[in-house]
Amino acid sequence: MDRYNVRESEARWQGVWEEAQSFQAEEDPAREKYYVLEMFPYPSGRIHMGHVRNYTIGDVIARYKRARGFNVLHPMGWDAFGLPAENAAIERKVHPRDWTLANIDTMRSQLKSMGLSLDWSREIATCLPDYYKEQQKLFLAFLAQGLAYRRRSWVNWDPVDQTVLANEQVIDGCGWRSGAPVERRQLRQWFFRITRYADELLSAIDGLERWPDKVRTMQRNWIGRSEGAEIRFRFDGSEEWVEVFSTRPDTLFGASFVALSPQHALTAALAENDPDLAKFVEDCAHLGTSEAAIEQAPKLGYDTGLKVLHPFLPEKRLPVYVANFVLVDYGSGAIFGCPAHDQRDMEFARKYDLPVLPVVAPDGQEAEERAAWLQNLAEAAPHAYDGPGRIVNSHFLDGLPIAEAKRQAVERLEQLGEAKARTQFRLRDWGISRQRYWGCPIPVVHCDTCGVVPVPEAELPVLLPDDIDLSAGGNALEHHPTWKHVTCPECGGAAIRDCDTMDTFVDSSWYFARFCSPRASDPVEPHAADYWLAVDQYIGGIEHAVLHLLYSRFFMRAMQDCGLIDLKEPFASLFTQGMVVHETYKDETGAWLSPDQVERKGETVTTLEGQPVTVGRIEKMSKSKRNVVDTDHIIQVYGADTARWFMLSDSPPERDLVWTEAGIEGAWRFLNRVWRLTLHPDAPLAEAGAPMPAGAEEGAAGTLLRQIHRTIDAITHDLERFHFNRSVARVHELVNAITALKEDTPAAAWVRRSGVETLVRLIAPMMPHLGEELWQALGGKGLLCDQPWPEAEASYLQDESITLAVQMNGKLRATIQVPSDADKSRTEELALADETVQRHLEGKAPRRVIVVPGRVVNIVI
RNA sequence: GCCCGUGUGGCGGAACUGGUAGACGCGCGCGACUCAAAAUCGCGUUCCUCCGGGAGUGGGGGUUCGAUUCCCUCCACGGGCACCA
Repeated sequence: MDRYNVRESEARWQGVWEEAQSFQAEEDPAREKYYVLEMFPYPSGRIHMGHVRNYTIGDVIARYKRARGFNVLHPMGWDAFGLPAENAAIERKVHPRDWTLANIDTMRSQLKSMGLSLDWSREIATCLPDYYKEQQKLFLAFLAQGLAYRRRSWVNWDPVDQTVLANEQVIDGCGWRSGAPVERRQLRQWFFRITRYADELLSAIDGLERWPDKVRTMQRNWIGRSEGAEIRFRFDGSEEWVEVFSTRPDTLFGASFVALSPQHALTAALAENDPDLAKFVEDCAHLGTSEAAIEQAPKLGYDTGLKVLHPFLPEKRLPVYVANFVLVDYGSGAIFGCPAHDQRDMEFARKYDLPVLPVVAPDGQEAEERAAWLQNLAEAAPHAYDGPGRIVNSHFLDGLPIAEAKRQAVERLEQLGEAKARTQFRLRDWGISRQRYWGCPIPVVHCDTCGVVPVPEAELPVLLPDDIDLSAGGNALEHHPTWKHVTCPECGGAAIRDCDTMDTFVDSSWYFARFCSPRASDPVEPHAADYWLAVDQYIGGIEHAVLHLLYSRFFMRAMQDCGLIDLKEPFASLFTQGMVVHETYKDETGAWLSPDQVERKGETVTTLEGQPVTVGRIEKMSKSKRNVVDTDHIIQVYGADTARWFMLSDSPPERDLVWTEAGIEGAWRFLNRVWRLTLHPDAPLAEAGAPMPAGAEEGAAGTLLRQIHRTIDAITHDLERFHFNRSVARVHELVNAITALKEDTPAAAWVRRSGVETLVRLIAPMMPHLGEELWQALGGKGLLCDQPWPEAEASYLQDESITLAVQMNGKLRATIQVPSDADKSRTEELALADETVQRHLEGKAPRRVIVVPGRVVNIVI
């Protein structure tokens, strides 16, 4: 018997789709649109299994929605700027652009071999001037709106690589590439004013109903809104003061010190005349910023000798420290310390022997008990109390619950002119300057006379120079002999280009909008954006839960305020898929082995030479653990449809998927089974288009006919909810049922044909090549990818009789057949008539009978 | 420490708003076909059982006629955040 020739068939249908331009999207206001997008890849070199999973999921949705009649936009592009290209350039002595474009070529052909229903005519790459030119326009628009600005700020500085690092690039306090301890430095940097939208970005999360709760929670935490007050502490004998932010103004009477950040402006001023303080600040700058470093770092302080007045207690003086645990860029960079009710302040106070003054006590204590509790907290307890309770030792606040005390304390301070209520966010403005070559140039020049001058739009794009020496380290654009020297667009004098490039997260913050009009001579064309946006379904990894997804939400708002787009939320629905993971293997020496170096026979795993192998944990596929399965190899051997089918089977898409050889083999066997069932069935199929013969609705044929329609109904339901693994199970069931009907009657042949035709249409989004192959063989008209989704006929969705469970005291005792339209009393009658039920009743009457029609009967005895 | 998930056979997982737990697949076992193997097909496969049944969805408790599903509590694993005042 001949077999399905996967490679020949898949290549052929990919050619047919391309020839017919089947997936090119056209704006058509008469049709309802559907924009499906998977997070575009970084062109690292080759497609990996994570991509295969991501794009398979997206393609199922795209093809399904197409069949449902939507005008689908499903584009693809490349997130093509970034550090790896520079690293590769240094290691291999190639140009970052050449390396990147070669990778794109490789990966494009890999994606094409997957048979994805992509509109390749809209392909974009962020590293090409026609993309970054538009991004430079966006930057200038933001600049004009005050959404981009430059300021000195504290940054993570890698002293070896001589560049700023993003927080994500700092691992355990060290640069991720150089391994050198990161320093805190002040640099002049470009920022995007994301904090302008902090409140709006936070409150709009409530409206993102089709986003995973997890992502919504993470964004809420990241934005981190807290309400409190900015309070003035005046210096003793001076007109000066220091501003302090607190969310606990109710504990003001428990204050025993004020602490400034080592990077606070006042600290710097004091340090000028105090070498010891300067030394202390210097030491703090070298402390790690990693999680571990922070956890272990002791609280350190430096007593400035200065005193401030307590805002409520004129006679009280508080010492002013500089403390290493006070962050410069949160609140006002200074705090008041209330050791009794804040753990950090407690540690600090115990160390420097400062008073601990309890001002909150939990409810429900006896007087004596409370006195002892307060004394212990003041004198001995190592832990601060931050639980609920009532205010004590606090004059006019005494006896109030915390929330009320906060309100009254702020109110009183406001009357005194010593504070104002304030909402503080954790979210910071987005620093986008990178001292890197392979990124989008920032289109401004710096002129001694005119200051920062935007490059006129007519002169865009500011192109990256081709001739670049990356080997020197540091900022290559800075070191380029001529590139940065320009004349000022305003005064014509000598000026210097900004030599930083933009964070690559800028590139990915608006690419989905660019896909709507990828060749337009403006960033976006309003009619195209209005029609296609928002993205109806966005699909990608959870790792972008905050950064990329938050930046994109910011970008749409910023672009809207610049009059460039009419949209706030870019992604109406978000799906975050799990990773592809694989077993790990080690040989006797402890060296990692790749999957193709081991052989599995049942439970025993050996090397190909029969040497013992230790099977390790199942982990994310990574080069270092060598547990990577090559996508090209899989597609070569089994075909894209097999890989796609396996990706959709078993694991729900939001969970991790364990790649196994047995799993892909199983998918391969199933693919062939479907092919055989259609082209070489054991029992005959009716002719195409034959009318339904008598008897097709009765007996075994009728049962299959009803199952066919129930399957359509179930799979439709499942695909709408991303339950691909259940769809796969339903397809298996349908195939099993069609195979099982072996009767050689016209009725059976007709229903079998109906079953096979339906099967082919149902698998079309998941195994599109096999689908086309079988559709053609069955004599289907046109291309399967253009066929409408099958409709279940309501009249076939129900059997005449159903199997009902009969419980006695909640335990299953019997199942009975009842007509599907049986009412309660008829059902009860049938249940009580059952033999097993009668035996258990032992002649007695039931105490109660609960009948849930269509579900269950429970007899209580 | 705070927040959020997850926990079901040997394995991946299914079970709609509380209603037959284990669909479907993998693996395994037995059988058919074959000189043989592969491929394919059929049957079986939660555990215990005196074959009547009994137990069972991480542990314990609760609500209910009925709980994988709801509530409380504990345990384990995973993820996010974390000197954010």
